[in-house]
Amino acid sequence: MGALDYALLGLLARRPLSGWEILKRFNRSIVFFWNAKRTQIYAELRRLERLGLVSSRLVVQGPRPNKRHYAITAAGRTALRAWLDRPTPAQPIKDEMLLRTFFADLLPSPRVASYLRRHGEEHRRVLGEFETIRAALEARHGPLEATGDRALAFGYLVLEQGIRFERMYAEWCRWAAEAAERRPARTGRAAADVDTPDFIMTT
Amino acid sequence: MGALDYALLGLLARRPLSGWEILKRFNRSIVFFWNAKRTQIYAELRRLERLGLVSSRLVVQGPRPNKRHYAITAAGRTALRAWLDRPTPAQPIKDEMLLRTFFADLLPSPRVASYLRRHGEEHRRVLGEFETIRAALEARHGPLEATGDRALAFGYLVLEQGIRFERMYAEWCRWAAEAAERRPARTGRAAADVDTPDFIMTT
DNA sequence: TAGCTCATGTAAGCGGTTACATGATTGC
DNA sequence: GCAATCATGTAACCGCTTACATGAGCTA
Repeated sequence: MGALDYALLGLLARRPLSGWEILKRFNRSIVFFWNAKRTQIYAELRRLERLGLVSSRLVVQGPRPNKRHYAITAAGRTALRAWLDRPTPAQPIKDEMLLRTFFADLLPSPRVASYLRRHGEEHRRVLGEFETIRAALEARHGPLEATGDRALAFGYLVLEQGIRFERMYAEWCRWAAEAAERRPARTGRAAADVDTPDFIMTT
Repeated sequence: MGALDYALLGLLARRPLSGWEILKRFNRSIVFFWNAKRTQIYAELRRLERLGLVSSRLVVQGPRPNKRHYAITAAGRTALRAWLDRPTPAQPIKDEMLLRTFFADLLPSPRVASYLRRHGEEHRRVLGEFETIRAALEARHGPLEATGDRALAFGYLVLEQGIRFERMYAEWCRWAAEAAERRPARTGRAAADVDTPDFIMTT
């Protein structure tokens, strides 16, 4: 059972939904912190039904395409609670930007600085979007720190993490680009003479 | 060609290495920002050889196990440079902690606060490790901002990102735990009455 | 004698992406 | 007329993890 399964159970714990509705809701919040594609979501729903964690019934609706209505079962609720109550295992990081930067000595410094800046702009753009969303939520529901809606309150915590993450990343990009610019374009040393930096201190 | 392939090419661009040596170096720096397992690394090395991006020769060494020495080819260098020069695609986020927090309204608030605190401690622990590494690097190589070693300079940029990330995450955990604590243990409303928060503003 | 280092592999399977496929209704 | 919405699926493939397999030499 991957995390996506619990995301789907979580949505269905709030109310029964069709696959299509799940997809829509997923893409309006969860996808920002847990990415998944349509085909996988449909496949997982069927798997969850095989496992008895959700039930479904087919809704025939005349001319429009049939849809499948899903609801969480008692077993599904139990599984979801158990997952929520388990400690989250530390997640290994995969960040392609950092990988590139790590090997950036193979590229001239101005190039590195420029892609760091471009990447930083992208993070600032997303940051702006998140801040717009927060403002819109506050306009609609009042101060988020004091909302009585528990689901919204936790949604706000998650949104705030996104904001902090994007801000941190954008600031790092700017700082790193400046550092790359201050550096001579290329030393005389060949790349082959340079050793891979070692982050583990054996002493 | 996934990002791991370029990580391996990057290591081999510095100097020829055996699979085992690659593994050691990988786990001393790259693994902190690009996770991969031993078996995958060995498999990718063989694949890179099939693609002509690296070459290998078997080194028989008497009683000890044979090893395979890898070196990057001209084609490999070209591929690596091309990758470094391409813009990094925005990477979709997958953060299980945020997923749990998003659905935390299904759990009593004190439980949520306590797991946020535990998670925060973990991030503070990693933060401490990273800061120790930075201190040790400075002790060994002098001020990192001014080092003449280009590879080390970029390694430092990446390490600094790790430090900022962990600090940001730890601070968010503390803030979120406090927010969860300020909240009543449970409203009378059933979970089914609560709607999923929506981060997309259609207006 | 137990566990670590060196040193490499195979094979099953899962999680996830991409491309292909269908087709009516609604709004610009 | 064209795109978007509604609504679901199949199939090939890839990236990655896990378990299994081997075996010598060294050190606490």
